[in-house]
Amino acid sequence: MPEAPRRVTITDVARTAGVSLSTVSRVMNGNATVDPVLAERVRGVAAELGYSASPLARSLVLGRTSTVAVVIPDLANPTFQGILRGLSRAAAADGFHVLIADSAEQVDEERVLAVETRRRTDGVILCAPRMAQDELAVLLPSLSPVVVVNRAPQAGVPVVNADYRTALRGLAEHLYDLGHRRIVFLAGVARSASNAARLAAIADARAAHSDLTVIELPSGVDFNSGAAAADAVIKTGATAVLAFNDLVAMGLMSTLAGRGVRVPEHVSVAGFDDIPFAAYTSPPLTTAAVPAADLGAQAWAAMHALLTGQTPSPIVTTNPEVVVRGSTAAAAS
Amino acid sequence: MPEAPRRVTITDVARTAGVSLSTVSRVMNGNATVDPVLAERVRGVAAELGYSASPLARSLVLGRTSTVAVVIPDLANPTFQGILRGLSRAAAADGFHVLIADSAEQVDEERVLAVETRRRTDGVILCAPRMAQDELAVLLPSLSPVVVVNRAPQAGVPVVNADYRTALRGLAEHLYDLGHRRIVFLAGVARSASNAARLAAIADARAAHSDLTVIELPSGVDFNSGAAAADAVIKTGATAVLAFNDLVAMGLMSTLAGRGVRVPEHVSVAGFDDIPFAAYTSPPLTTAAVPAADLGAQAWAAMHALLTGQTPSPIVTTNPEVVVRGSTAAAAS
DNA sequence: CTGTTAGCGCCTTCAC
DNA sequence: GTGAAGGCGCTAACAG
Repeated sequence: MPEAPRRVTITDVARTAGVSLSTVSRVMNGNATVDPVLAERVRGVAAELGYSASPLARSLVLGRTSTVAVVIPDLANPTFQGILRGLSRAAAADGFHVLIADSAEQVDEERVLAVETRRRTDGVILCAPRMAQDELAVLLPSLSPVVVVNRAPQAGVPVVNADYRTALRGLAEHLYDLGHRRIVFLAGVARSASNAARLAAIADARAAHSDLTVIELPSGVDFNSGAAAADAVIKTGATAVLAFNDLVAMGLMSTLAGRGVRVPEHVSVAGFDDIPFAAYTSPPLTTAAVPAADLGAQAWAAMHALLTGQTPSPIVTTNPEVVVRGSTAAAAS
Repeated sequence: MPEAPRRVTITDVARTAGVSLSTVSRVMNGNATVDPVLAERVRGVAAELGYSASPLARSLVLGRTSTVAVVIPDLANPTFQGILRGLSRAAAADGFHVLIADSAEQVDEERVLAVETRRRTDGVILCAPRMAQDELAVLLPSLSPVVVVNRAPQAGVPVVNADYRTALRGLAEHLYDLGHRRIVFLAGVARSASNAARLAAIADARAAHSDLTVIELPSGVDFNSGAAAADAVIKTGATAVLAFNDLVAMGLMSTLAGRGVRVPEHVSVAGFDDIPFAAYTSPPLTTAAVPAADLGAQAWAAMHALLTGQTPSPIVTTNPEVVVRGSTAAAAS
């Protein structure tokens, strides 16, 4: 290992500038009134020595790290990637750093990660769609300040989410308007919050249209789940499919193509999320656009408010818009 | 703000256990030999009080944070997402945390971010494909320990990269074998390291086949760049295209479709990277598979070696494999 | 084996 | 306006 040249410390600056530590500290923080001449000299020495205060030491004494943690279930999921990106950039704009924790879909790991990363940061933004509500409720207080993403409102904790229920309802309506009366819903993970919202939307659609049949098929949240569901979908004889998300829709379309089933001629397919690639599938995917990066930015805004003693709105909900593309068309008569 | 219940400190544990700070410290770190009975008592009290040492204080005194920084140019780029994911999981497996810094393609920002995040971590993994080599050379020493991703070998700094040159050469060969003699290369960002490697591959191909014409067209690294290049591509009359990466290829194919140009019947298109969606375009994209997550894991391995006083190999190069899918076919005669 | 004493690098009352 | 001293929470010699 190359000899590490010991970091220049505040003591070095003080000594070579011929002043006390306190003075240097004051100058560096623009704090109290310091003699302008002296201040300038100190600044000069600091610059010359390439000094800047140790974030670690500052964090310890100030009790804040200028860092927040983001806990997400899967870095491979485009939606969480978007959230992370929006969050990261917004936080950076406010001079904050982001510690990232990927639970790799291990629900029980989420709790540990959240608690542990919280200790090295000033707060945590939690994306834990699969965690049970009661478990979440006991976890949150120990994480404060904390912001929750894509869950139902929580007592005393800001929530940033998208209205999956209304959006999926919109998608269902879109299919209904196209004449589809027999639709498959490819469900995601049973216990997840966003799946519950979607099921509510399905219920809404059924209630609104007595001539509409919606068949729920268990699936998942990724390509493979969609691909695996293809045969079951075909067997239902449905003319349209509401996939849990774009990934599932893409997997489904892929296998459908292999089976000689054409989209949208034989069956219409709608995704959800409008991930960056949804516009580039063939046919381009009809979906509901969840502004993931915006969600991330909003989550940061809430956290920033919490961190600066302000009161963020307890819940920020964005409304995903239905984006009609080529994968949905009028039902064959 | 709810009253924050002051964190329980080592002093609390020591007091209620009736021992000294050092003893508690020793027990918590499994350090020296402590009387088993005493140790058990301390552990009991610690558990009861929910104590765990402050990472901040430990970091300050130990001089290490168990955290590394990852600097990447764009969190929206699937390749960097893959690298980050692989890195993050590998680091987590070794008990390390990851601080993430997205320079949002601002090359001058990269230097600042790297230096700043380095100060709060034990080392940085740098993905800076666009940074000038001389600038990189002066930056790296101040970052040590540091690992560089996807750049040419650096003096004294471990590099983890993919062999773009050989892989692109393989793609070119694939097209040549299919009978293509007039090929367009859609170049990326001029000053980028990976673009230079690709140009070398193009030169190799030309040298190997005197009857091969490769036309370089300036493009970019994303969808839009590919889409924007479509007309220029058509104008060349080439029968095949080597896109800078999958994103460019997808953008190109999208616009080509709009122009009534069919892939691969009229023109073959090859991408690069094999991002998760490459297999799901229509037609599925022929490309070279860069194992991004593996690169990330390798980068972590190198960093981990550095951090534990070992000597990582100065350069780890992986060889992207050519993946032939539906977007390339025999040249029309 | 255990307690006491120094710091890690910095900020902040408190006196001058 | 400036310096001296205490402490953030913890670990690592150093004595006993």
